[in-house]
Formats: sequence, C-alpha cells, structure tokens
Amino acid sequence: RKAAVVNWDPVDMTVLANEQVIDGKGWRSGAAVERRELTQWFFKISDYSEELLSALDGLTNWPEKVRLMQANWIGKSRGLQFAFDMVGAPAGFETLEVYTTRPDTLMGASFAAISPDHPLAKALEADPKVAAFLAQARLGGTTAEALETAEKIGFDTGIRVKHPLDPAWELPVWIANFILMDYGTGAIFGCPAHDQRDFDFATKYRLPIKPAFLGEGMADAPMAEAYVPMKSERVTYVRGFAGAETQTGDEGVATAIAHAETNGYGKGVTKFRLRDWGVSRQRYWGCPIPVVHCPTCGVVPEAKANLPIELPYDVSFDIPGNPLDRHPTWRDCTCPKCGTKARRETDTMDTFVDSSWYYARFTAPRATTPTVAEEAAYWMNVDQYIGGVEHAILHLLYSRFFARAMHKTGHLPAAAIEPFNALFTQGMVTHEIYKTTDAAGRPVYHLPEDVTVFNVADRRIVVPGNVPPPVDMIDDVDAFIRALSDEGLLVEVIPSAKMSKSKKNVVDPMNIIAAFGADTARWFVMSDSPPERDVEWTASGAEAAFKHLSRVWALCSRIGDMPADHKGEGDEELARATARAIDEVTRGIEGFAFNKAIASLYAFTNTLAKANASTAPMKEAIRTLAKLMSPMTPHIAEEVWSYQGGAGLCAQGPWPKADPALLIDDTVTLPIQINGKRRAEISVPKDMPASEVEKLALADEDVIRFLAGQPVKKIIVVPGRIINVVV
RNA sequence: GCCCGCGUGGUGGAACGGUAGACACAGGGGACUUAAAAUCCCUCGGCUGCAAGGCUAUGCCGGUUCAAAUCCGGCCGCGGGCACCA
Repeated sequence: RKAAVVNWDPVDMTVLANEQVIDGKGWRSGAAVERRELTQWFFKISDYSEELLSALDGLTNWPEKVRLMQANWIGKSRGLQFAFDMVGAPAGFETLEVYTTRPDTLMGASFAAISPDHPLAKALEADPKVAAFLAQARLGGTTAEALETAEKIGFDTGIRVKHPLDPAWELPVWIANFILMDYGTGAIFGCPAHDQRDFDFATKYRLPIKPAFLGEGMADAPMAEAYVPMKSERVTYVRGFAGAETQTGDEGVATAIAHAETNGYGKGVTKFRLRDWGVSRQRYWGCPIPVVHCPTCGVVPEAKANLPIELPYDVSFDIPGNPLDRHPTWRDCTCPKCGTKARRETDTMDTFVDSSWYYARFTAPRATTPTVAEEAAYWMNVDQYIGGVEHAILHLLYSRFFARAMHKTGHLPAAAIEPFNALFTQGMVTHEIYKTTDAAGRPVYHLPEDVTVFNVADRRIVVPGNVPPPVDMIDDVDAFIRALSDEGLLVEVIPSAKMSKSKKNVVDPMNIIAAFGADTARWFVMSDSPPERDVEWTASGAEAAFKHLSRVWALCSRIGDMPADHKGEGDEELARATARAIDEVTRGIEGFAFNKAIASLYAFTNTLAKANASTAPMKEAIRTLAKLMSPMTPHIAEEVWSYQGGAGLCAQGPWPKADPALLIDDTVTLPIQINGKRRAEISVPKDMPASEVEKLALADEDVIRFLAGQPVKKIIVVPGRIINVVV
C-alpha cells in the first residue's frame, strides 16, 4: 500500500467540487454545483507532454486509434504569446499576457477578454458589479450539455489595452465566462471574424467584426458566422502585416510569429492541452498521500522510515464524506522535521495511481522496496497488454508517465519507460436489458434468466417470469400486447449494452458453468466475434457450443474404440486436413483471431467425424484436435488427450507443428473468369507454367461456350489464384 | 463543432485487390421415434428456371482496374473519442 512519490508540489487550483466533497454535509443528488478553490495534490505530468507525445510514434504494436486518442488528448499547438500594455488597470497589472494560435488575425482584434478566474478579475472583485458578474459566471453546470448550451456572458471592465501593432489603437478588456483559466494564459484577444465564440460574443455585445483575411477570390461582405478555414488553406489577407498577401494560414502564422519576435512584442510558444494530473481524492479508499501539515514547518513529506502510511481500519461510513477527516487518532502525528504535533494529509490518491505501476510491482511482489532493479530489468516490459478501449487515454497515459517517473526516481530501468510493448483493446460481452416499471413509475430491471422471450406473428414479446403464455390461443396480437402492457407485464427491451449489475443485463458465469461447464463458456465467448469487438451473449450460442463439445467427446470415444489394425481410406487427405488445421488455428490464435481459429476447429472436427481413415491417422488427428482446442477448452482437451493415450498433459507438451509438405496441394483449382465474371474452373498441377494454364483454360468447354467465338483480347493468369479472360 | 472508425444474408461473422457469404446461430424439410427430446441427413442472400443454369447482390452515387466488400472521391446512416483549448 504505497506509491512512488514524484514531484510533490501543493498547487492552488480551481477545481469543481460538489457540496458533499467540500464539507461532508449534503449528499442530495442534483445538488447545486459551485466552483470553489481547494488545495489539491498534482502529479506534474505536463512536464512530459512533449515526450509522451513524440514517443507515441515508437509504439508500433499499439492500435493506431489509441495512439491518436492520446495525441489528441495531449493536444500540442504552436502559437504566439504576447503582452498587451494595459491602460487603467489596478497597480501590479501593467500588462496582459495572451496566447493565440492565429497571430495572423491580430489586425482583426476587437477586444481582449479574461477568464473569471484570472488574477486581474479577482483584483477587480472589490467592485460589487464585478463581484456580481463573477458569481453569475461561476454558476452553471459542468456537464457537456450544460457547457454546450451555456450562454456567453461578459462584463466590460473599462480597462483598455494597446494593440501591439498600433499603440494608438485601444481595445476594451472584458471578463468573459467562456475563457478558461487552465489553458494558455487565461486571457485572449478576441477576433470575431475568425473565431465562432468571439463572433457570438461580439454579436451579442455589439463589438466590431473585422476580417483579417478572406477566402481566395472572395469579396469583403458582412458575415453570418466566423470564417475559420483550415490553416492549410490559402487565404488573402486584407489586414495582413507579415508575409505575402495571399498565403496559407500556416504561412501566415509562421510569418506573424517571426514578425513579433523580430519586433520584440511577442514570442512563438508551444502549448499543450494536457493538464497536470490531480490525484487528490476526498475519499477513504485510496493510498494516503504521505504528507504532514506542520504548524511551524508547513507542508512536510513524511519521513521515509514511516512509509508506507497505512489507512486505518476502524472507520465508519455512516456519515457522508471522508472518514479520515473525522478519525480521532489517524490524523494526529508528529512533524518529521521538527517533531511537534502535526496533522496528516487526509486526501488520498486517485486509484489510477495504483494501476499506473502495478505491472512494475508484479516483477517483485514480495520485495520490501517498490521494485527490485534486477527483477524489473529481467521482467519488464509487459509483452502484451490486453484491456478495454475505455482505458485508451487515462490509464494508459498515466502508466506511460509513471514508468518515466519511476525511471527518474531509480525504480525502473531506462528500457521500461514505455511499459507496454504491445497493446490489444478487447471488446465487451453485452446483453440486452429487460425493464418494466413499478406502480410508482420507477424502473425495475430483470435478469435474462427471469424473463420469457417468445414470438407471436413475428412479434417478439418479453414477459417477466418463466412461464410462456399459451401462444396458440392468441389471435389478436395487438390486443394481447395491450393487455400485457396494462397489467405491467410487458417487458421493455433496451438494446444490448455492456453487462452491468445495476441494469441486471448480466449472465452469471456460475450459472453457465453449472449448466454447461467452463469450457463451453470460454468456447462460446471466443467463437463468434473477433475479440476487439463486443460479443452479444445469447443462450442459444452457449447451447450450440455445448453441443459441439459433446460431439467432440462422442468422436473421441468412437475413435478410442477403433481396433488398432483398422485400415481405412483417405489417410493422406486426413493428414493434410490435420496439417491445415494446425496451420490455421496457430495463425488464428497468434493473430488474436480466435473466432477464425474456432471456425477452423469446427471444420476440422467435421472432417474428422466424416473421415474413415486408418486408426493411426485418426488417432493422430484427434490428439492434434485436443492440443489445438486446449487453449480454449482445457478440460475437455485434457480428457481427450488422456483418453487417446497422450503422455502427460497436453498443456505441458509442445504445440503441434504442421508439416509444410502437407500444407501444399499438388493440384490447385483455378476459377476462370470471363470479363471478370466467374464462368468455369479447372484443376491444374500447382507448378504448371502460366502458358500451359492459358492453353488449358481456353480449351475448357465452358469457356469455349461462353466465348462463343469472340476473339480473346487478353488473358491474365495469377498463379495459384485465378485466370481472367478478357474479350 | 472537431478528430477517428464502421456499414456484407434473418443473426454473429469469413474473404493477401482475385470463386462474396468460410464457420456458426436461427429458420425450412426429412430420417429415427407411439410421441417428444436428443441425434443424424438435406436445404438455406434475392429474382428467375422443370433442370442444367442465368441474372442480381457487400449502405447510396461515381471513379481507378483485366478484376473492387477491399483502393479513390462525394453523399447517407451508425458508433467511439474530444470539446467554449483561443
């Protein structure tokens, strides 16, 4: 229960918190959310923004999608940062720093705006009108919808800034609720012509809208919305100040930054969207943050000898809030620096902290230090990491950061800074949701095993309970459904979703195992969908899997009963089929295409069931089948293996290897197309030269019939694949 | 709004640019049964034909190619991620 400690810095930040989190009193759902300042602990992941972004290129065995999501999350942008000189601002606020990714639109500026959380806004808060505005701006929800629909509101401070390119030109400074303190400098210059938000704001408050550029060949005209072309697009500057009159946005930005740097009013900077990782939680169930608050020394890291700080067990959750805050003794401690009475930090760490380095801990689980150098060097990295896509950003990015931090603190070797060599994101097992409504209008969810699904006249009807109604006696289906509905017996079927206990769309694995065994459950889950996709759980699918495994067992006992000297037919073909099965199943498993591997096993089993070969190849085939099945269905595989006289466990023996000679057929069947349509096929020896194949194809009677004497323009022979005759 | 991804039978899904629908589920038919279950066999994209077969078909429209589910462009639909990020 300890975590590596990296860059402990208390940071004052504005965070969003609801009442429950702040004072532990209210726990009403939908309680008003307000914004307050809390002291929180952060990991300075932003120091690694560039590194975490550029290293994504090296993760060649990660899905492109995940790398892209991380790149977008890190969000690198290049822009200009510069300072406006202010007129009429309080003492200490001589300049206003702003950041823009479109410095080429500088001449389209019509105002400057600061975040309600900007230090300047706070400095002005003594003015009751400002205070009232800030209170209003801080209201409002934090959900995506709330933000989307939130109206833009602003307050003109009366302060003015001088335009960097023309000191005589002054712009008003507004406080605006849509400016974020967390990004850039918390202040912007507004260019309504080329930013939709600024456009909306300028329209509302009647500020000038002046284009800096027009689309190539477009005329200057009043605009209905902001003109925001891609930076790669060429535009004609009507209020340009750097570079060519017509150039791409990228060129415009580059020349504008150069202009600012040459003339000394600003500099090009790179910003990242990635914010520091706030790890403080006002909860019990996280690792305690090993920090002591001392009245004389301030914030002091706990002495190493006292680590790990363990959570107390005698806590109560009767009252909402963090029990650590109320614990009588846990909070009390002595300052590791001066020895006086002090208080422990009661915030605990985000549980993502634990999941960010467990893989490293696994390399030396019983060590008294977080990791052991030799063990970490030996075991790291994780060769293949498998998890849901929902971890694409947070967990996987935090882990990448944490591995780097652990390297810096000497807990991991340099080779382990990218902890996961290969990543596979698997889908989920889903099921539809069955819902009814109780008398009070509350939703009631039903387990799949507690409803009955049946069809009447192509209508799928679901009722609670396990007794289907007498379907034959229903003649008016609509009336029947209405009656069910009136009695509250019509179950609403909600489309398939990730299995969740609260929605009761779960199938208990224990029930499946009790009914069919664990092999069946594993076989079915892997058989239908590729693993990166979600699988819909169906009872019939599980039954089908069970039937198939029963067939395998029946086949096993039949082959087991064969007399040792039985001479059959098709020994060669069966040996080929066996080799092909080994090849296909191996490639399927190695390529994470378990559904294809299982399809091959079905085909091989069917071939074997129909075969009438001699005893030796039959036994060889069933033993191979056991081996190939063992990753999916270990129990039946071992039974079959042992029944067929296999030595030891098949899980312990080597994986079968296909004889390459048996994988190559001596003759191949080639389809013949005429103008791209399949018309015939011929069998030819596999190494027959193309010219011979051509002759044979043109001599084929179906081909002759279809050509009907037309001259052949061209003939394409793809060896081993296809022949196309063009007329 | 921005960034990704995906659209193939009734269903889950196969298909290095080369025989579309492998392998299954469901359905239909049959055998065995007094009957049912279980098991086994046949059939199963659509249209057409007694049949052999033919035509048509991978969301829609167009293009590249001897050949397109696959590559390119444009629509439509669905899903995921991000989001007052200046």
